[in-house]
Amino acid sequence: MNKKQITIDDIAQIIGVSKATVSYAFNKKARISEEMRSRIMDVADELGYIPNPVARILTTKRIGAIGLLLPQNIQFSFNNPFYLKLIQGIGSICINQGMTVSIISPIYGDINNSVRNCIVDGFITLGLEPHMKTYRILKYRRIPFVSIDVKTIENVPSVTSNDKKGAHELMKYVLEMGHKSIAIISFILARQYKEEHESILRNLRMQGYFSALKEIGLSEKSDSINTYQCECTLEGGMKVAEDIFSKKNKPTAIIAMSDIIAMGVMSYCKKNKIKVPRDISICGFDNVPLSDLTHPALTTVDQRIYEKASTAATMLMNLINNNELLEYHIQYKTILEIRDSVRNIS
Amino acid sequence: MNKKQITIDDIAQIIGVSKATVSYAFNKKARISEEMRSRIMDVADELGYIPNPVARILTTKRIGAIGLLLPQNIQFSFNNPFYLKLIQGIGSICINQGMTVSIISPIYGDINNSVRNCIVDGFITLGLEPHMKTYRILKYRRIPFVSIDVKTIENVPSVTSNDKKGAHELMKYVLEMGHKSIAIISFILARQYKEEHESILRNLRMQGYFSALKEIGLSEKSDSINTYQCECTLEGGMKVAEDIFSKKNKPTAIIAMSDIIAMGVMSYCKKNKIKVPRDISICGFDNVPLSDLTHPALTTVDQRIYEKASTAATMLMNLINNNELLEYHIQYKTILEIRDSVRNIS
DNA sequence: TTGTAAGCGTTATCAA
DNA sequence: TTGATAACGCTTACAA
Repeated sequence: MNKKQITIDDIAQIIGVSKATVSYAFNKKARISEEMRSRIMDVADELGYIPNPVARILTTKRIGAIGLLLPQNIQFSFNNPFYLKLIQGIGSICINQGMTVSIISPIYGDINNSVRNCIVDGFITLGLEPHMKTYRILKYRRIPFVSIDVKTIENVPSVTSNDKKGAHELMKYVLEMGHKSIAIISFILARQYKEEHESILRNLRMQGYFSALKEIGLSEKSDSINTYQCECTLEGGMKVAEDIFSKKNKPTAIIAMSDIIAMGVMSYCKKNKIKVPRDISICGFDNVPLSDLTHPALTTVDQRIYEKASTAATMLMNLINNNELLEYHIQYKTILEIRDSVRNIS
Repeated sequence: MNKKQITIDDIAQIIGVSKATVSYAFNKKARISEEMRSRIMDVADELGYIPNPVARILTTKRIGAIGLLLPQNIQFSFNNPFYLKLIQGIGSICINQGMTVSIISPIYGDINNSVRNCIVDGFITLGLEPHMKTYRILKYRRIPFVSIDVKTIENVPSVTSNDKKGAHELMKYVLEMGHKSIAIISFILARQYKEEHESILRNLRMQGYFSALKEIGLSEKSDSINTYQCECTLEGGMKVAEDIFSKKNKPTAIIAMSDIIAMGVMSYCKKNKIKVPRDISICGFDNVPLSDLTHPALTTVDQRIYEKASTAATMLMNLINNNELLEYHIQYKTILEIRDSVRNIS
């Protein structure tokens, strides 16, 4: 590497034309005679010349990449197969739009620098909330972004799920299966943003769980209902499971706010010969890839990850191309995905 | 969007200083008086000024991103939890180096344009082989890259696994468990590169399987040994399973060249009430995340995905920073991961 | 401590 | 069909 870079000037000089001509040879093929074009291309090929993409972007303003803004660092986030589906959804649109995707994550523990410096035409944000500093920086960048999971009052397009209803339906189902003693596991918030804040997503799901409890006269304060928290990873789920099973009053059902946590709990059960759903019922949220391969298959709430992501990507592409958006806020329905991990004990 | 961009000139003009001063305020804090600095920052903050990263890069030459060059498009690749671990490994290094990661995948069905235009300091390539056109373009970009899974004779640093040995050991184990009638499933090659070519990786694993067969006097041509191919996805595995089980002479063991395929086969078995490993033994390759959560837990070959990725990222960072590389070719050992999906029938 | 001005490598505009 | 040349917005010697 670091042989000196070959520039458009080199090519122009060698052939004895202006660099404009070389530039046109690479771009608008029309203007140039076929003979000139092939002469230029031959020389370029021989010298291994590729137009410097940074310089090109400086004038064209078109980059060809969109940024996926993660709420946590890569190492943490990519524990969760959630992101497989999400990125697939984004990718399905990008591939036909000449776009690649960049993963924008905190560096040196700070996301703001990443957002300031990354080279993208637009962002898809995940769980980013308006009061965060990152949000303001995003605005300053004056490039479009679409929010997943957070609908704001402002004019930021968003794609969300009906999390509250999804959580409500799941809890209702668990209650109907006769469970009265329940552990709810919510996830710990992203700390990467160096700000304390409430998570809208978490709150919505909690509200859903609670409203279903209320319907049958229970509440989160009932003795038989206990809430736990853990990191949103497999290991987080395993750890919190240990905690739950060490208590005297064991629940009959565990509701995890995320599949990966539920899978962690199941993994703990497997290791400790706790039979699911015979000894304990477990369910999750998200319907991440492979969540149906657990044994037993995990009952969960499908939140249309792929569709949300591809819709967000489509909206973003429209913004980047200065098209009108037909809708600014799209909400997907959640779907209760009943599989085999909850037992009827009524 | 598309309010006119605020530039360094605007800030300079408003305060009545040169743009150099503004630039220094944002970068080398030393030179500037604290008072001036805060004045500049205040104005910048008020106007929402962020230095244009593209312009900045044009002079600094430092981007802050590395590209992960996928062999297939995103939608296809991200079926495989393999990439979760891989990207985690890369991310673990990037986070401490001020780097984000870009996923470089084919757009409009062509990877070469992506490689030509993406804004990265270096690449990590996956299964990219020297005879591919993409390889040449990569060279032309004159930025460093590190190859995962393909060791070349040339001076491209590489991180590989001992795939041949890993495959050999796995097959040996399966044979020792008494299996003589075996289906081997290999994966179909990436077509995104628009070139037909042999896959070094696939060949190595095949050679490993075959050499173990040979040791007990069998070969790929034996009647009891059948090879299949499918796409390297869960669905691919499900489909090929249907094929395998529709044959008259069913194998007692299925060896998939990739965990995700094996998981697909298991999924098919589950749906069709075929008990693993009672009715059929199954094993995979890779040891991808969640491959131990299947029922029964999948026997496979661990190929140190995370370590390979982080090692490749470390090497790449050294190249980007013009440091000497201590080693140019690193090969990781594979580890036979015996779990519960292969039954002893001897 | 601050200003001047020369790059950086393209593309785009206007002439020719 | 081609050429000059001005952007593009920043960083960084070198001067002051």
